Amino acid sequence: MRMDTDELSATFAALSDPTRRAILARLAMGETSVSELAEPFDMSLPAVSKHLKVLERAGLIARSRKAQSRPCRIEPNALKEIDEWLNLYRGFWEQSLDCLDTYLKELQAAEKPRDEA
Amino acid sequence: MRMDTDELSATFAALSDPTRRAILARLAMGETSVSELAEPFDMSLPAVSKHLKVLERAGLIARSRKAQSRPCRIEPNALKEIDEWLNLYRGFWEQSLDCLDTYLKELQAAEKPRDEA
DNA sequence: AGGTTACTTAACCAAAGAGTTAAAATGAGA
DNA sequence: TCTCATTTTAACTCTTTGGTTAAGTAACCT
Repeated sequence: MRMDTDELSATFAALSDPTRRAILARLAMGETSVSELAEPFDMSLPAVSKHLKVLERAGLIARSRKAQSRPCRIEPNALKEIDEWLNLYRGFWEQSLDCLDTYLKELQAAEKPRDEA
Repeated sequence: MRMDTDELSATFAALSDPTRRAILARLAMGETSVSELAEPFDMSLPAVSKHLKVLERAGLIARSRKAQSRPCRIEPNALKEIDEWLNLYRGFWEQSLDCLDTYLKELQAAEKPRDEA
């Protein structure tokens, strides 16, 4: 009875697991193989393989082939979409509007130092 | 056998449901009651109540009391932590460094229009 | 071909998630 | 106090998820 999961939901769901976030963190340092990715974890290789499939279906990683190895790398688009989704809410924790606006204000302030009280 | 869910995992998990993201979107327009939040959805009130509990436990919303009503509002911290987590990966989709840097470059470009080919 | 390395798929299980209806709590008002 | 309005809790179902082990596939090596 569950809705066919949309893209954003799949991405958030993939990121909701600490093992998968750790895998992404490792991949941030560069492309690597499944067994290398699995090495730090206290779980079977098939378990890691499943995590990779989840990350792949969420668009967070991509895999190629190199001999027997299936090297994985980060695919930025999904993360970028999370970031863009967050734009709807930045106003709630950034006292002022956005980073460019803040910069513009700082710029104005810097241009008129005589206006300081 | 599942690990006791850490904060970030709970937040991502909460955001992985479209109903809950829709609730957040509604709350971005202002504090409101449970029944008002439930109104657009084709599901029972207890279902919405559960979603709100998930959002609350993830630190994404907070609730107060006003007569029988339990108005909800967005709690920015959890979203902010997602944004900070994303900082680890921004380099992957921002060709240049960060927004301020980009602005500085545009600024330099604007200051030297004579350099255009 | 046969063996080895590197993964993936299949079959299974326990636990968590998202929904339901029915019943309980909580607060306001007659 | 009795009743209404608002929301939560309880009990139940069904599906999904995250792990397991065992078997299968794929590419390379001799």
